[in-house]
Amino acid sequence: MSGRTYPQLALDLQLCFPLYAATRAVTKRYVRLLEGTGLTYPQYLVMLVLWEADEALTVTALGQRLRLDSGTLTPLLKRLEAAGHLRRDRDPGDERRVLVSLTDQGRALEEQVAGVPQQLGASMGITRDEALALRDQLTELVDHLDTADSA
Amino acid sequence: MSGRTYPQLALDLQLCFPLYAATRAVTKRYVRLLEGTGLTYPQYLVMLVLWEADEALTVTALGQRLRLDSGTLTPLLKRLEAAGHLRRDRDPGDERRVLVSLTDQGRALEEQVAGVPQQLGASMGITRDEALALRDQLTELVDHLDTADSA
DNA sequence: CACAACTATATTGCGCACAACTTAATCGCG
DNA sequence: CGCGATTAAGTTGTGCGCAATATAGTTGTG
Repeated sequence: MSGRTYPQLALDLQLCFPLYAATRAVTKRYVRLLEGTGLTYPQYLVMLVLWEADEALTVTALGQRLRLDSGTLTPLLKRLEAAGHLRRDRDPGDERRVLVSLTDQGRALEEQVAGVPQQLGASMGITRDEALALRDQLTELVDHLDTADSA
Repeated sequence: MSGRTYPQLALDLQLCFPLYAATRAVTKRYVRLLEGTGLTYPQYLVMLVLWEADEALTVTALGQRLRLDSGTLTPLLKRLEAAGHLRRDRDPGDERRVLVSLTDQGRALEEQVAGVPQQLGASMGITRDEALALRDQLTELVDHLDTADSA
């Protein structure tokens, strides 16, 4: 590769590819850990937000938290509703809004996945401190890219 | 949030969400930078591999490099072929294989995107050293998750 | 040479992501 | 109040990712 015209285009030298590959590798782990719950990885993220909020959220509020739009969330929420984990009800006070709230079954699921973060951490091959440092760097990166997006 | 039952499930405390969000945020940047080439982000990655190899590659070889399977690559390669960036020819020596090679147009595209890594780096809001450190940590993570996958 | 095992690619089906657009409800201003 | 502007969610269409399966070609063994 020593003589190539544009060395900056080398796959392994760019940040983009490791990021892309890491996300897919981690997601695959989640799929395995979530087997038995019937949840996909994005569905698990939605459930995390609902468990954390512990109250009904609008589709927009969910979207802001996960940085997803209604085009992604609406069908995903319908699948979670069909699975019995949540309800989708129009807000009587503002019929434009849909309030997403957990069912008892959805709440009960939390206990079932409580071990997932620890299991994932154990299989990642990095120390807890490395994981935390990585998390913080990525959070910072996201924040910067998102604020710069508005400009 | 102080009283919640499973604090380890907090969205921001897990590595998974920042990783997922960062990948999508970076990918969106690429889409903008690749406007005008007609390439999507995964298509850009395929082109990077082909430019780097500078010879015909089989679908399997491409897949090993990008960690993608034929179910993803076959339709993607057909789109790149339809766009005129590459050719897909059966290997005469082994008719099971498909050799993917650049067209002149595909080779010419390299010059057009030569500035992309630098432009992306500039818009990421982190220093070059931070980006390199992040890249290395992610690469290590991927390597570990992949080797552990076989077990 | 026959034929089972293996390999390479393609196909199918599903679930995201996301852009662009539509529909319906609410708001705000004159 | 009337009505255009805004907001919220849903719909449509495209392109991944990936599991599962199908198809076709090759290899190894007797």
